[in-house]
Amino acid sequence: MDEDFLADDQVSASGDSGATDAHLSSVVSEDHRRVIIHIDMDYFYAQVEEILDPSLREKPVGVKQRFNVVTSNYIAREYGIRKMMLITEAVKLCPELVLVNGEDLTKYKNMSCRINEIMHKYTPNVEKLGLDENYLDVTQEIQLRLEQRDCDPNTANTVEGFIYPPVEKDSGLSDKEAFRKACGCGCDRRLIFGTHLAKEIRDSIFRELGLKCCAGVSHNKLLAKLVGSANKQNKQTVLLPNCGADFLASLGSVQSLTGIGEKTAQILEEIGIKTVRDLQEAPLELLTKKLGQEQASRLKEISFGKDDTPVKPTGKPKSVGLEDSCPAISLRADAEDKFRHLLVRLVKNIAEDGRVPVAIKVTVRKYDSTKRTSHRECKQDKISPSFFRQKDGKLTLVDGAPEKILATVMKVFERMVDLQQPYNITLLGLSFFKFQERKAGSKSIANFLIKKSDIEVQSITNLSNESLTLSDSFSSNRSFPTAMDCDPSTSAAVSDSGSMASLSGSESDAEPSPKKCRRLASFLARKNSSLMPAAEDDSSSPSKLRVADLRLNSKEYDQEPCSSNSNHLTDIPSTSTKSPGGFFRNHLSSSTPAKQSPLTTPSIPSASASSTHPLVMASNSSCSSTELPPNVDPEVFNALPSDVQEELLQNWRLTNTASATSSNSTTASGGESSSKNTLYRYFVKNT
DNA sequence: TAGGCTCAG
DNA sequence: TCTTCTGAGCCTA
Repeated sequence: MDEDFLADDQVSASGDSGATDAHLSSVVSEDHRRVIIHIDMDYFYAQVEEILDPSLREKPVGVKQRFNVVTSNYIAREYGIRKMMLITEAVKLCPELVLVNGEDLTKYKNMSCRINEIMHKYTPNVEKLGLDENYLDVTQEIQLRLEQRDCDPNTANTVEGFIYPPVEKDSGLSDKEAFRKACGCGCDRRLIFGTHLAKEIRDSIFRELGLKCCAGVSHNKLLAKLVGSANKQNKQTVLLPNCGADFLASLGSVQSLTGIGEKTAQILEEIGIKTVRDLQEAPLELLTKKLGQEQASRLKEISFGKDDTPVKPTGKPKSVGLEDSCPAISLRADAEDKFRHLLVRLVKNIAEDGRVPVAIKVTVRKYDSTKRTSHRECKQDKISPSFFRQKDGKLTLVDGAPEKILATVMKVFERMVDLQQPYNITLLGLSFFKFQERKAGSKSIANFLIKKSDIEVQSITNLSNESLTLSDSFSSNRSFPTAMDCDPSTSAAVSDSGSMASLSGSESDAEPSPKKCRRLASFLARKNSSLMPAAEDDSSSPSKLRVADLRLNSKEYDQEPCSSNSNHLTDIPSTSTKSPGGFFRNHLSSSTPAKQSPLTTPSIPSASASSTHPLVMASNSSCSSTELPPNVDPEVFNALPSDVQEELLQNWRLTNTASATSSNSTTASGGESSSKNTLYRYFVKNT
């Protein structure tokens, strides 16, 4: 092993953390700490088509969507076929062009998933960029290899792939020497190892899927992506350290930079900035005047190749949508028909997702024939999670739900399009968003404890351990997507905790906002100080959820001014002709219970169904685990951890006693609220 | 928060 | 007459 290798190893292996951090930072410059690989599939859609039909490999292939060729293989490109070229034009250039329909993205999405799986074998830090590009932060993996010296010292001086700028042959420098010359901070070895790893990943993708791809290796995402394009078609390139600014300047137009699109480029041009070099040399004040401080600084930084944005591992999508362009639609019925088809496809698309959307966005593109311009508009509305059910592990719509959703969609459509006036709609789109996790099993209490985040479901088991924070309990408590949510009468009766997500109501958020956390903190503070002395035992352990807290939270939250939002619990599209939320608000403000909604599913009986206090009905004041309050589903109860069971029983005993001794009790722990506020109702057997 | 705009592949 | 379709993030009211 050469001494140079060892010496480098010691520097690099000092890592990004721990006691040696200070040492490292004095050696490896801050900007050069990370090793980022950007991987880009070559002509992705066309390559997938070639894999599905190998006979296409020797032919010019174009993938079409509507009237355009959206991508093509390299053979077709030799004929001058370009992205987004009109089919008519493309066929003129290449009459033998084989056109494959690429409007259904399923096959590309599937392939993208498989690519992703392979990449995850190398690092969990994979960020998707579209279907065919990925960023990988392999800093840790490289570090590990350096520490383990998991590399042949003889190859450690050799870069895999191309170097930008190329090392001149007659310089007599090895790759490593070239790196060392470009930057003496010690980052050279990491990047070289990065090129080896990039090659491994590319080889693996080709071996397993038959896909060819390009890769770029550098210290940040911006440079990794751009340098990867320096040598296309199944090649890879590493950027010499400290060459970022010059490399970017060599790209020419500012639009070459990721993050600068057409609009920004136009704005820059207005102040005489066309090239990356122009941008580098432009006074910051001038940029600030035109674009504002934030964007000016950002553009300035990226022009020099500085980019500290992290590789963010990609999770499930935040929205799933579909849109179709179409010949001008000017009839409501045509639009409805189109939406109906989109809805069917969209539901199919989220079938495997495992999450339930609680909002839908409707998009239209209006064409103005007088101005010959078109513009897009979108509006959204909420949908009930009870429209969905899990069937054979897939999400489907319950009976009647398509009509309900369609009614909502058309209502939103009519908010955007004045049907009394002539109109031309050239595109319609639907998109589901605000997803909630849903656990399988109709009786799973987890379904009623859905956290607002799309990340996880708050398991009932957490009720008994320290991991459930009060904010968890709070948000869980505010988002039970029960069947009652669809019923104005029962929702009104249980609006403390049975609220469905509402778009205008804060309780509907997929992510709780900091504002809400503060609100929670303030009312919890009040609760602990005045409303629930019984909670004192746990006040030192705010992370622990008590069952009593659940009830009290739900009760007291209603007293918060912001809870007015909870009035927009749901909307009944088929019956409402009022503004969004109006229907339900009206019902809530009325003292007359509304009629049972047809949307209600029978999984959870309404609280009002039991007119008697459930704990009063449980006449046995010393109930054992086998003597549960009436209607409690033993299956659900028994599935709980024993300490939770015990806590529930104690709570029931307490409230039972309280209600027995004071039928008019309105104390926080009293029984008055139990019928609708306690967890009890979530144990009630399905009937 | 809703909705528009911009950017990306 | 029309540059597809999909998704994310930022900005503003």
